[in-house]
Amino acid sequence: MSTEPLKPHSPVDFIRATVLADQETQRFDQRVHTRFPPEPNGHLHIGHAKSICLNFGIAKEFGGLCNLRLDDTNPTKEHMDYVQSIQEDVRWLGFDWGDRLYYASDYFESLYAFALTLIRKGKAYVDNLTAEELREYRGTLTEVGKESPHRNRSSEENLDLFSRMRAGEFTEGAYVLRAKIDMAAPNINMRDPALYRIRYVTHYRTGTAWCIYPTYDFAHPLSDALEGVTHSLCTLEFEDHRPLYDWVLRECEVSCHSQQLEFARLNLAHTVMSKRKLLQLVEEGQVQGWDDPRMPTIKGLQRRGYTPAAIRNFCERVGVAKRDSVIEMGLLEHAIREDLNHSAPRVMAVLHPLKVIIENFPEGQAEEVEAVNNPEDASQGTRPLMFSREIYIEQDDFRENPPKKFFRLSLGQEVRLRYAYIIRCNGVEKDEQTGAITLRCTYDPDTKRGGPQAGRKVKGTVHWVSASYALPIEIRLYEPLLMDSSDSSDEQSQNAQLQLNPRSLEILSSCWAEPSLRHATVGSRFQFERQGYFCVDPDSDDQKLVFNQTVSLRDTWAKIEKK
RNA sequence: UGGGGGAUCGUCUAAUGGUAGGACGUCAGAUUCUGGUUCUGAUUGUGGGGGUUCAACUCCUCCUCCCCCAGCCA
Repeated sequence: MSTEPLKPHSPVDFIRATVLADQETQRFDQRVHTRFPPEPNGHLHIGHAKSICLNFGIAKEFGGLCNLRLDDTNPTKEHMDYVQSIQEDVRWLGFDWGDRLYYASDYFESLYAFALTLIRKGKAYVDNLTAEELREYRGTLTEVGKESPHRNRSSEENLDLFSRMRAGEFTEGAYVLRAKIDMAAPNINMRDPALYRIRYVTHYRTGTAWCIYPTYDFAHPLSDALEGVTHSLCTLEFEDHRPLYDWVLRECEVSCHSQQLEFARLNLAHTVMSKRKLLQLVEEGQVQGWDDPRMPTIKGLQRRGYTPAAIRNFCERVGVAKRDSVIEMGLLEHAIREDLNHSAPRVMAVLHPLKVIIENFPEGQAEEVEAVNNPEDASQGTRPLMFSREIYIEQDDFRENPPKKFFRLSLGQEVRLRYAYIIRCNGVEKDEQTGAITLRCTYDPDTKRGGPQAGRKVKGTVHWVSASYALPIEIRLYEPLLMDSSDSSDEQSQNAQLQLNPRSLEILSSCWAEPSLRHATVGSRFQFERQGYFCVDPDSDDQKLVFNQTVSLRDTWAKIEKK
């Protein structure tokens, strides 16, 4: 990736506008330094992608830097596996943090020193109220809190107690270090918030070196300061933490005071975004795992066939603002179609096979026809395809009783086989037992590409595969995970059971593809002509290739037929 | 009804006192050996009431609705 700054395109969002203004006023000596700070307690999802694109994007556009920081201050749910996964995903999305991979846990010693400073200044104290008492003392949204009886301990006593907290002399929850701010503050975050708590939990990096851990509110601003971050971008729910963020930096007297800016998190219709609900889907077995192609995780999108460029493009189109919003799936789908339309090689595959016998084509013979690999990109060339007496077409491409405007095959009608001949349907054979049908057709030998009647027009063109050369494949079709439109985080829907879409996965195990696909590698993407974009799934083996439908092609016929 | 945010086409998002624009979607047409792509056109919006102003999405005021906060989570 080039380090050349790309100037932000105008019009610019409110965050970029702020960065621009700060640069003009020399607020941070013209420096621009951001960070992407996930907690390693889960896999990244498309919502994180928005933040990643924002943070890394701004750094790049303004000639600044963006750090990757693992915000690992709560050892209970964090794992090295997630750290690994996060790095893979950020890199996969196309971003580079250089040598600036940081961990909040690397700052534990510094953070402890800052806490001592606060205690000495009389700005923090050790409290031994129980969690329940603490809640009572905090007051409510409409009632002020009251001061803890331990609020005015001497610095000496606090220092002693705090060092003993660190030394492991107390049980979990017995003591906590609190900021001394204002128990009557209308902003509850300012009512003497906890800065350190005792946790006898092995931290995935620091092991048992610590039994006290800083809270987000204490660690985050200082981590930003320690890294020289100028613009600390986070989501809206941290808006009323900003006064505390600023308080910590002010009272700790650090030289670098980053500007926190809050933007609306990404919500996608018909899916969930919270780690809790995502985890629930995995644990309940509603999906195969974190990388299930239906999941909005980066791993899931990757397996589904999404490209980094499409996701970046999507994030750019979504924009950055403060208003709560729910983005339609259509925008994501547009982004991937746009990308794959230019890059993905075309190939023919039949999802729901219908056997067609070309009666005037000699038995046991085959003929080569030439197919274009990508009409959008001539450099992708052509490939040979085998045409034979027995072929498969899509069941949807034949109707015994065709509706009006049906341009496909029906009794007595003609259709073009893509890259091959025009055929006419002369008869339909029904199997008595199975009810399966076979079409009896004849082809017009003059209508091949380059043939004398090549230009003959028929209403429809249909994709096909040769029955004798076809490759059996499995195809997995996907629909949105949820019936309802969005991941709402209000109390009601948080407790409500997710309304899962029972048809989110459909497996088609008897599909046929042209043989050129035989050696397709896992992860490679294709357009199955007239169907959609598909990607080879890791479940594939030597026996059978498995394809995930990334997204269907736009289907105007489906819309017409609905009417 | 404490505090903090927010409300602009169906969905996102611009316009900081001066023509409400773009994208996605939708609808129509053209092109097309993909009912794909591409192209052309159309479509629809400032939450409500007052006020200031030559001029208001924008400023003032009242109202309505939505989101966030009472973890020793982030």
